[in-house]
Amino acid sequence: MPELPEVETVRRGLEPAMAGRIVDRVEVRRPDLRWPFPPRMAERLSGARIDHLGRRSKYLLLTLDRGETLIVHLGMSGRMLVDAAPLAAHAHEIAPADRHDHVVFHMAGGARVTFNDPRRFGAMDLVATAALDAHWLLARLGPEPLGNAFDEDHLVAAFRGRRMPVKAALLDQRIVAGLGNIYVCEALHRAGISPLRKAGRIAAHRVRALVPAIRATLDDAIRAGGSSLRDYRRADGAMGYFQHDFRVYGRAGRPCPTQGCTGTVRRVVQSGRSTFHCPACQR
DNA sequence: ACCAGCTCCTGCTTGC
DNA sequence: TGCAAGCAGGAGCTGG
Repeated sequence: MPELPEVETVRRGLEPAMAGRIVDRVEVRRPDLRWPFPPRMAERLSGARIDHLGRRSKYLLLTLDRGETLIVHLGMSGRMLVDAAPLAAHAHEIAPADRHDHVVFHMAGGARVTFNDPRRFGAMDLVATAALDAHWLLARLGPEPLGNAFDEDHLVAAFRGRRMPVKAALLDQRIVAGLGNIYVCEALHRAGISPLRKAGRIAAHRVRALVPAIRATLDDAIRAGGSSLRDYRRADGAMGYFQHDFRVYGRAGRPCPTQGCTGTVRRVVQSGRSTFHCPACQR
């Protein structure tokens, strides 16, 4: 579900409630998500101050004052929802826990942040901040697509000799980190490149054009607060609205939005996942 | 080394 | 209306 723009939107939404603030208490309501929670997670978080709320790829990074960092991944259906501090007189009106509310952060001052994840593909781990970059979930990630390390030369080099479809190459988090099914489809359409084409067989100048296409797609999506299809919500519970700006994703059978193109958007399946593209203007 | 397919889990939509 | 199949934004693992 959440790709880079959604995770970045959640991160920004969590900042007022969490950044620089103390975690009073953490409720852990089940033993695991995708993997078991780290040992004594609740105790290790309780009383800590969150010095910084960061993001790497699709991972939220909560840096604590105790030398540890909490890594949070939302998987396909994860949410981090903020409840403002309830008034004491109305404390009984706090919404009852949903059965998929797996972890609840009770912040000093009364705000609550709830991690909810029906499909439980999400994950949390708590690790020494000094060793964060070496963590197995983060160590092999490629460059951030909105950062300086991601540029035209990097992508050309990463694609060289690759026989996999460019769609699969862009989903490979080692090549570029943070893209998922939606934004790969959208960026390839913006760049006029067929998702079916082998990554190593695209002319260099066209690979280079993919870099600004990816950046613009992600920038626009972040500006719109991400894409809400079914599960994703911002930290305040509101929906993103970039789904209204999709050019191809989920739009099979509709006219291609490219200026002057008379093609029709098609859905095909690549390595078991839906790909949306215009066969007329994506070559 | 590379790459396609399977898998984890729940819930919503679609078709008979 | 009921029920089963199909599908979903991620990504690690297996095996060819």
